[in-house]
Amino acid sequence: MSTQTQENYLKCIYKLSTQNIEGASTNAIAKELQARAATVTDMLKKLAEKKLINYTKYKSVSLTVKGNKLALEIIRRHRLWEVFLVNTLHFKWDEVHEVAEQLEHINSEKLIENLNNFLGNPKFDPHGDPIPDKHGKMIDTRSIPLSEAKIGDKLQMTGVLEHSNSFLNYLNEINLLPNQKFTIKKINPFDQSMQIEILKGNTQFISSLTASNILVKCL
Amino acid sequence: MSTQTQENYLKCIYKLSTQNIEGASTNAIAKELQARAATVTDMLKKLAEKKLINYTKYKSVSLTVKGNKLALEIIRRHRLWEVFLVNTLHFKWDEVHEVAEQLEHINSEKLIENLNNFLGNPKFDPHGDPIPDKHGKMIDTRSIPLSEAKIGDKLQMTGVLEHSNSFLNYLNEINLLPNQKFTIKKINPFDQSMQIEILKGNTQFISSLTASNILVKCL
DNA sequence: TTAAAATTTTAGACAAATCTAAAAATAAAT
DNA sequence: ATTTATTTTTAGATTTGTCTAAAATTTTAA
Repeated sequence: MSTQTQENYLKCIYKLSTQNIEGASTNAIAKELQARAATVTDMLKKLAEKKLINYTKYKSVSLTVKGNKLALEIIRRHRLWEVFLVNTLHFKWDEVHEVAEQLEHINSEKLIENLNNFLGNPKFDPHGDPIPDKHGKMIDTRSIPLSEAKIGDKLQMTGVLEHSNSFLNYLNEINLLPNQKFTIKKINPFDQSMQIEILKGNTQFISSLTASNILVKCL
Repeated sequence: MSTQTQENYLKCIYKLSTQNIEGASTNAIAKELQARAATVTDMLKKLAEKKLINYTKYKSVSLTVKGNKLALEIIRRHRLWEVFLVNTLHFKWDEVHEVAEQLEHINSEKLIENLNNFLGNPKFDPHGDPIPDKHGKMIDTRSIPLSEAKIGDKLQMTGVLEHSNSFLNYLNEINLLPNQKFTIKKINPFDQSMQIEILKGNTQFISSLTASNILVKCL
């Protein structure tokens, strides 16, 4: 068995490993989890002892098969609970993260399987992130950041890269949510800001920073 | 803020205080939580420091107003989650306890209020125990153990005193569940065992130990 | 009412997760 | 290719929750 803290480390290493090809460094983990590097080193030794990560002194770490499976299980729980909170309990999508961070550590296979059935076996969470199935498999979304799309592209929003409250809230306000379809009307060549048309005649101004944190797929 | 462990101690002290008038003794708490008396003493000091219990060396402890409020909050969460597990996720009533023990520590007022609304503001959990409202108030059930009822009494089951899996499962098997109405046909004067009639012609034999763990109200 | 039994507390230890400060190893730069 | 900077690890402490063994207190009973 693993503690909540250890589960959070695994989730963190999983996340960093998908971003950088070179596994996760001690410092990167420390920054992400807001802990000291020394603390991370201590924990890495414990996780290595449990065969959950591959660890060599002074090198970046990676998840073992066992660790990867556990990380995906936590992510599955987290995303299913987010669906529950938004669909069933009517939370707004920017209110679910902290609660889901707690709920993801509840340990009961039956709970998660029954919750999954109740929710109708959903494939994506409210932020557009894919939900791993019970074997750890999930849909490959092949999304690109909006900032990489071109003028005239017909797009559909699939998710976000930035999960902060303020960002999600901002998207709420401008009505740009996952699954929303829109077209790029203009891109300002000076600062890469863009104008998008969500519905006929409803255009919206998007800064390049915002665009780089919105995921879309081409239609 | 209180830790999960501390919340479990409060719940335990609450439970023991409703059973014995004289508060909860160190040994009784130790037995209930399966810990050593020395461990309990250590924890009692910490809870007293937080003004959650009234503690004097070598005396039984009781909850302060603040501690009582917190205990009722945990009990509210626990029982609401039990309703959710049985009504929404189709758990059997003897499968919910361990999971609810974990869920009760999730800390989010919005979560509990929205869950309560979703469930339709239920007044009793699946075992017949009353659910405190957000101010800690709950319905007074005025139940008595079946063992204190008399021949000929028309009764309705309201709950149980013993929550072990094996006991709940046994009740399942003999089809004696909360809200079930029945009549006492016979009481054996030698061992206090009884025969009850659930439906016309459907009589059931109940040992005095079982009877003392079933709560009923007279109709 | 004093001796025996039971209960409760203290003292000292340990594992988990964290920290600071200092040392060691690696990476970067002149 | 050394020196400097950065990263990582070690060493030593702290807090929380737990334990055992022994001491202190209270309760029970002869």
